Amino acid sequence: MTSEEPAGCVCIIDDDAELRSALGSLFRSSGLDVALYEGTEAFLAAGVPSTACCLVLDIRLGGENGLDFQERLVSQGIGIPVVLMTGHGDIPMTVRGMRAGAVDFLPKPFGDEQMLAAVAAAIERDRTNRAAAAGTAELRNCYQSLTPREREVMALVVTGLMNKQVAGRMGLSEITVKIHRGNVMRKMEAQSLADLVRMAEQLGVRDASIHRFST
Amino acid sequence: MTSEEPAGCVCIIDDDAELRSALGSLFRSSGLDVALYEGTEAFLAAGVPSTACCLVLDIRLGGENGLDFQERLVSQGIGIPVVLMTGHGDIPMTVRGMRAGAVDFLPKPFGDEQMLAAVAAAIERDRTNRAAAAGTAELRNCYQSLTPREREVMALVVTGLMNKQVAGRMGLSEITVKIHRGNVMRKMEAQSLADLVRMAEQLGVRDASIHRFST
DNA sequence: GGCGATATCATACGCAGGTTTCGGGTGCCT
DNA sequence: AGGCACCCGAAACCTGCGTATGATATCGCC
Repeated sequence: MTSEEPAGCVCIIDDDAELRSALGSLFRSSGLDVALYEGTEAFLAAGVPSTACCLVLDIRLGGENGLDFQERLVSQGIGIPVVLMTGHGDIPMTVRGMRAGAVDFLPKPFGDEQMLAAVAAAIERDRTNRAAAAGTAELRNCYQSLTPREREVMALVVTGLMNKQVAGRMGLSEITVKIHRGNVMRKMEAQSLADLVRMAEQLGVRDASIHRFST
Repeated sequence: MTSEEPAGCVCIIDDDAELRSALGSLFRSSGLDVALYEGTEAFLAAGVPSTACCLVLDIRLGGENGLDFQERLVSQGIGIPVVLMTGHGDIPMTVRGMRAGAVDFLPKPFGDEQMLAAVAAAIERDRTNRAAAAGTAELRNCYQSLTPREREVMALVVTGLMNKQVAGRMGLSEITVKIHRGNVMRKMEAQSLADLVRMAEQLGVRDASIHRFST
């Protein structure tokens, strides 16, 4: 189990070919996989690796600005941890990058150890993120196996309504609600109502008929 | 209701008396309350205001370093939003401050509008934090009114155990568990089991007899 | 000693939850 | 036309939940 697993993969986007390959060598010599890209498009075309990874991103690129690209990743839900680097950085740029969730911000020239430490932290963060995402992915899978009616019942049940109240709101008989409810418990693999409530919380399942202003 | 409420309070820690009073005037003219401190000790001695507030903190102080102080506040659970400013800042300092949760990091000289915008964002964040804290405070109040036994029962019930299982684990009869459970529901003002589960999640209540390695 | 809070348990009743078995309906895809 | 998935419902049955009534026991405090 411990012999062949890679420590992680580093994606590098930098328009300077020399620095790109130098960083590649550095990471490879630390036992990390490496993927090199000259621009943001090439990275997006290749797709995010399926293993624990991070992105080392230069801010001054040929085409798109690195900070803009980072924010685009965030807004698109691509949660890969980012290590920013730049030769001409200032404090406002640093604030912007860190606000967008960057793991670190390294002004050039930086030491090998600094970069390695930043990347190690970024990959570790990705590992944590992936573990959490894997947990909810299985849940989401179960939830998608529910029929529309079953989802409605689930939403109302986890708000604390009794079967007869759910039946009233949905215009059904209580017995039908019980059947749907039983199906929900089985499909969601919930051992108890408490379980189901926690699952609903994690999935963000709420009664759509209740319109709130908060949250 | 809307006539007398202050927009918020700004605490300023700076060893430069001139800048201190200049900032004070700036904020006051924007309708904000102001508290001025020359050092960190004076601020701690005065205590955090009870209204929505934020802290404007210079990094280069006479005694303690501003970044150290900020991290101390975080580690002590004092969650006041911080706006950092400095005359001789660099990128590593910015990274450190933002990592510690600073709202903004302003290099001197900065414009009035920049500072006002940062403070407005910080106060808004504090308002959100306080609203969330107030919600859990009331819950914690209810929880503290529970007897030790009732808390045990609550912990086991919200994990999804049935009354008879709770009774088995605690070495009680089922009827006793029911009574405790009823008391828990009344004291916690929970309308349903789903409610109670969510409360327990928010309070971090877990079965102490289950030893986990994660989280 | 008495009082109150906490904790324990029994009996009994009514309501809620959950399943099974049966039946019927729709709509869609083959 | 037949099969399938989804949706609705009734009767019967068992289990679980919740509360009321009533009782006992311990502990700490006034």
